[in-house]
Amino acid sequence: MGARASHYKYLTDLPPGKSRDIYIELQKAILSHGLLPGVKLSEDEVGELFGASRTIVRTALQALSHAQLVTIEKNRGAFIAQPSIKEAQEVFEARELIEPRVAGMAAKIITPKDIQILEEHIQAEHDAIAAGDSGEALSLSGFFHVMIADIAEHEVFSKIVRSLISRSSLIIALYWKRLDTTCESHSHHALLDAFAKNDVQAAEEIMKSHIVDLHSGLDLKSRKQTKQSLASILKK
Amino acid sequence: MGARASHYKYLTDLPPGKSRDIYIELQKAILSHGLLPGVKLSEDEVGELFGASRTIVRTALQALSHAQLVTIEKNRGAFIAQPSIKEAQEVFEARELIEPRVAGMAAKIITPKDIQILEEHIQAEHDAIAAGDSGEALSLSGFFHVMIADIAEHEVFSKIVRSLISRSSLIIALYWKRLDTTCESHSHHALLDAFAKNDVQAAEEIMKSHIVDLHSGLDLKSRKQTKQSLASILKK
DNA sequence: TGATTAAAGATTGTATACAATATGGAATAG
DNA sequence: CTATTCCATATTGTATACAATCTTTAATCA
Repeated sequence: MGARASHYKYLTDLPPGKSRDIYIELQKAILSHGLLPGVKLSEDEVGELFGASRTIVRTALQALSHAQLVTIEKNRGAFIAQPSIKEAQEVFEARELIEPRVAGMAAKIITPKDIQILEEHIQAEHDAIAAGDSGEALSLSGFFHVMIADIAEHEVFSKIVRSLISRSSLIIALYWKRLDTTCESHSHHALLDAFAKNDVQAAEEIMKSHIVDLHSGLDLKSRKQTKQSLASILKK
Repeated sequence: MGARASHYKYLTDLPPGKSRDIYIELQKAILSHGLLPGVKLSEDEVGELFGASRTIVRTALQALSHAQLVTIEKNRGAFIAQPSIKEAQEVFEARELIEPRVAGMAAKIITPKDIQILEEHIQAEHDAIAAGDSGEALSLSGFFHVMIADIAEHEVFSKIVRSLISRSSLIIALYWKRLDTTCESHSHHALLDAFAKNDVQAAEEIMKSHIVDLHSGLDLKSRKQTKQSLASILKK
């Protein structure tokens, strides 16, 4: 669906196999707002879609639940998570603390090749916006942050960032108030400049203000209504 | 096993039920070094111990694997995780960033009742040390940090801290080099003083240096050998 | 004796059947 | 017409049987 080849990788703890495939496909759909908060993921339905037994589907759903992308209610089933206002606030507070540090670490050890990959990624973001594919654009802009965490070569922070970014996607689906979705590009470019100079402090500051800016784009008073009937939007 | 009633709670995402019980019991055993890194957790064996079917056991083991306390190897089974030297380093770097912030947040809003509970908890640590139960003492000193995160009333940070503390327990099992296990008490007391004065900055600084101190107690060159045959050490 | 191979056993991976619970609709009473 | 109860249906929870894979043991050959 993206206009260019992707350099980022979807990740999960799951071992290779059908459960992992299902996890990744559902995650993709969630991050690109193909599946919106509140949507039910019936085991039979998901199994039907992917040609897998309930055993396999349950493994994937439980993993998504541990990643907080899905909420499992006893005897009722799995639903795309609907982060509360407080959780939204907290996720962005955590990002404001952690991601600047990670960006600084990346700035220290980033290579020209890394920078080139990031540039291409930003270009892909532009392309997606130009193509009117806002879901893909959102997904890509999230992955930009994950890629930085990977460059920093710190797996513990990287996993935490991945988790926070994923949850941010749900939060944006529920609470985003701005009309412009293109707000990201400027900060991402500025960050690249700091990276090119290996300027740790600048990278930290830019990342911090970027996340504060994202945070301020949320309307944390009212929650959007999300209905959407089913999970028929799972095309590759 | 503790000399006093516990104010802390073991937590998991799992819904109430046998899987949750097994998760919590295994977690307890891991955090108190009853189960050491590398030990195999056979599904049949665990199921036998708890009178549960493999289905239930697998749910618990998968949850522990997502918490990174257990490693699942395809077709080989589940083992208590053995954090690498790099992972150990990273976990403590993450703690050095996050926990001081959390301690500062707690200092802002802590109540006299909270402080009293923390005092009692420290006393329980002392009792465990006096009783020579170093496993329990270690477990309690970890929970002290989790309790602070809970006092800060920030669920996102709290979950991250819980995860880091749990993994620290495995790291300590593999890399701890000091002879004295009582090193903790002083810092914990100092932290309480800062809390009593609602001194945010002092709380941050004490927590930071406390974790740096813990970090320096690790020997991150060689990994201890851990054998231990089986999981027969699961008494309440 | 040592190494290699082969077969037997044990353990995990997956599908499915059945049980428990929740959901939605129909029938009845007010 | 509204509200309530009860039943039929659908969905999740759990146990178990079977398949796939790995491990161990024993036998064979150099």
